Amino acid sequence: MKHTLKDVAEKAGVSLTTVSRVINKRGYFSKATEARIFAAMKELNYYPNSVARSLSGKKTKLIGVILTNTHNPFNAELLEKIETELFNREYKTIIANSLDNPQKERSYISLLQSNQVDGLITASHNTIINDYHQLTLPVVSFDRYFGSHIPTVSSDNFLGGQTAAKVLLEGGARRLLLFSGEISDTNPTSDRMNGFMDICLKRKIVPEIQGVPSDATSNFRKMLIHQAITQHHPDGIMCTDDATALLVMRELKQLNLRIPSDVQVVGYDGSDFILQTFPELSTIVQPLDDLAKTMVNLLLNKIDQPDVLQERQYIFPITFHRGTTTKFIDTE
Amino acid sequence: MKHTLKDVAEKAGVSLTTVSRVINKRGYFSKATEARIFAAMKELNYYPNSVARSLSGKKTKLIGVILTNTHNPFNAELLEKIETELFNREYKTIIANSLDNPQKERSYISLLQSNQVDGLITASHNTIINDYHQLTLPVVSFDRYFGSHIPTVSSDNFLGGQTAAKVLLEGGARRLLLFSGEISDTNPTSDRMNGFMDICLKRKIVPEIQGVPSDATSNFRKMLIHQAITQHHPDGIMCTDDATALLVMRELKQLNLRIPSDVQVVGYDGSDFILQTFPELSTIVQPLDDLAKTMVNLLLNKIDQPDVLQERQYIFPITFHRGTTTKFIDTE
DNA sequence: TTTTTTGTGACGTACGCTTGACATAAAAAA
DNA sequence: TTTTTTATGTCAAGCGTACGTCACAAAAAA
Repeated sequence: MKHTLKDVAEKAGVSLTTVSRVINKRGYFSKATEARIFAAMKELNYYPNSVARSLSGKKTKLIGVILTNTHNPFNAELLEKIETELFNREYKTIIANSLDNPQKERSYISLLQSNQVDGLITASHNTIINDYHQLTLPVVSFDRYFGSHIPTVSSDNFLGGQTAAKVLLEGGARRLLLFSGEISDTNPTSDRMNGFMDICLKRKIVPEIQGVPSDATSNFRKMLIHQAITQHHPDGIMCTDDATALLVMRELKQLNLRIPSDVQVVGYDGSDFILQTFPELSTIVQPLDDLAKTMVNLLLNKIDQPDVLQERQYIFPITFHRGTTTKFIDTE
Repeated sequence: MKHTLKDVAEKAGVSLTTVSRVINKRGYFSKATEARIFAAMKELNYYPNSVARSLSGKKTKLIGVILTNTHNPFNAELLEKIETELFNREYKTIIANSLDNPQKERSYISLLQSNQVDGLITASHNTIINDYHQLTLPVVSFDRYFGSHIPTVSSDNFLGGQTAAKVLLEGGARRLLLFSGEISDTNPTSDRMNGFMDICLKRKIVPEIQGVPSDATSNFRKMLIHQAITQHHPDGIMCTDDATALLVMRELKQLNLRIPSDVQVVGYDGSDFILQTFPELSTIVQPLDDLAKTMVNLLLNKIDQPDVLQERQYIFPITFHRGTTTKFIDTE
C-alpha cells in the first residue's frame, strides 16, 4: 500500500541512489530520468517519508508554537500569521495551548523535544522559565523575558501603557482603573501597567489596579470587573487586552454607565477581528504582521545559522486606534 | 549534547535492551534497575527520539487539523478543543490553515502525509474532494461530505436553518434576507440554507439570498452586505455564521436601521467568545464540545481499529440562543 | 529438588532515507 | 585525441529505536 524509494526506483528502472539524487536535487542526473522518476512517483502516489528523512540527520521542519490559548482573537490571529509564514518557508506548525497550566506546558515542551522540532515559538505566560533555560534548541518568545539567549519580540508595551493613560487623561478622566491580565515582573506585558503608572504618577494620579486572571471562568472575571467598577467608580478604564475591555463595556452598560461620557475605556491588542467588529473600542494596536514575521525570521535564522548572535529584544511601535469609547478633547 | 538510549544504558550500567524494556514497559525488569535508569535519564536530560521511534514502530502520534482559518472565533475554539482533546489522548496537533486556497490545502495534504500523520481532521471548505479520496489514512471531516469512508461530523444544519427562519417569522419578519458564507451542494453548511428555505416556502415566502465569500476582504464583504440591505430592505436577516452577523449589525447601525424593531438578525455558530461578548446576538448554537470530542474519538478509534465500520454521519442537535436582535412574540 | 517465573545481557534485523566513496560509461569540451 | 563534465550504478554505513531470539542466572513456587 505504502511505497518507498525502492518501489519508485524499480518502477522507473533506475537505482535507489538516482532517485534520491533527483528528489534532493543533488549531483548529476538527466532531464529524461528525472521525468521518468517523477512519473513513477506519481503513478505510485509516492511521497517521501519525512520521518526517515529526519532520522538520517536532517531537520524535521517542525516548529512548536506554544500559546496560552487559541480562543482569544489576538492569539488566534497571531497563530494564523505565524502558521502562514512558516508554511511559506516550508515549515510545519505544531500547536500547543498551555491553557495557563504549567503542567501541560511542561509536558508539551518535552513532547516537542521528543519530536525533534527544529525550534520553538512561545507566547505563553507560565512561570516555568527554567524549563526553557534547559532547552538547547532555538527559541523565540513573544512578550516574555526568558534570558539572554532567547530573543523577545514584543510591541512597545510601555509606550502602549503611556498612550492609554494619556488618552484617558486627555479625555478628562481622573479616577483611573486598570484591569490587568496578570501581574508579574518577568513579563513585558507588565510594562503596559508600568507605562500606565508612569503617566499617572507624573500627573499625580493614583490609579486603582485590578488583576483579572485570564484562566478564570468568564463569570468570575465578570464578577471581579463588576466589583472593581462599583467600588471605585472610575471615569477612565484601561484593560491590558481587548477581550477584557469587551467584558468591561458590557458590565458598564448593565450598570447604566455611559461610554465615554461617564466612563472612558481603552483596550490593548487591536486584532483585526476586534477592529472590524468593534471599531468603537479605542485600543492600542499591536503590529501583528510585523510581530509574527519577525518571530519566524528570527527563529529560522537561528536554525540556519546558530552562531550568529541576535539582539535580545525586538520592540515594535504600537499605534492608537481612536474609537468612540474615549473622548477626544483637542487642547490646542 | 544530545543523548541516546545508549548513553542512558552506559550511565545506568545496564544494557541497551534493558533500557528499552523499561521505557516501553515491556518484558521483565526490577524496580531497582528501573529507578537507576530513570535517574540516568534525568541526569542526562534524555528524552526518547520519537522520530526514530516512529520509523521503527509505526505511529507518529501526530494528527493534522485542516481549517480554513484560525481568526474566526468558531474555528479558533474548535481548534482549541480538538487540540486539548488530542493532547489528553497523547496526540500532537499540526495545524494547517487553508485560507480558502485549494493549492495550499493540497500542499498541506501532501506535507502531512509525508510527515506520516496518523490521521486527519478536516474542516476546510475547498473543492478538492478527490485529493481526500486518494488518502489511505483515517480522516474525519467537519461539516463536509466526502464520501462513504470519511465520516462527517456536524451540527443539525437543516434544523438550524429552520429554527432561524421560524424565529424571524415569529418575530413578524416577512422580507427575509439570507447571507450565506458559501453556496455549494457537497457541503452540509448549505443545509442551513436549505432548512431556512424549507420554512420560507412552507409560509409562501421567497427570501433573498446573498453569498458572502469568506475569503474576500472585509471591505468587499461589507460592500456586498450594504448593497443587499439597501436593495432588498429586509426586515429579517439570517447569516450562516456569526462573524457575518456582526458585520451585518454594524452595517444596519450605519444605515440607521434599528435592531430588532426595523430588522431582526439571527446568526449561526454560537462560539463562547460571541456568546460572552455579544449575548445580544440571537444565534444558532453548535455544541462545540461534542463536535470536537466526537471528531477526535472517531479518528482515534479508526486509527486503533481500522476495521471497525463507522457511521457516515454524526449530526448533533443545535440550540437557539435568544438575544435581543430578534423579537419574541408569544403566540400562545 | 525441580520447575517456573523473573531479571538481564548480547546480538541481529528492520524502519526508509541520506550521504559518501568508488566505479563506469557516454557526451561534451579542449 | 585527450580531458573534462555529466549521468548513472553499486556498496555500505549510519540515524535512534523497537523488538524478537537466545542465553543465562537468580529468585520464587511447586
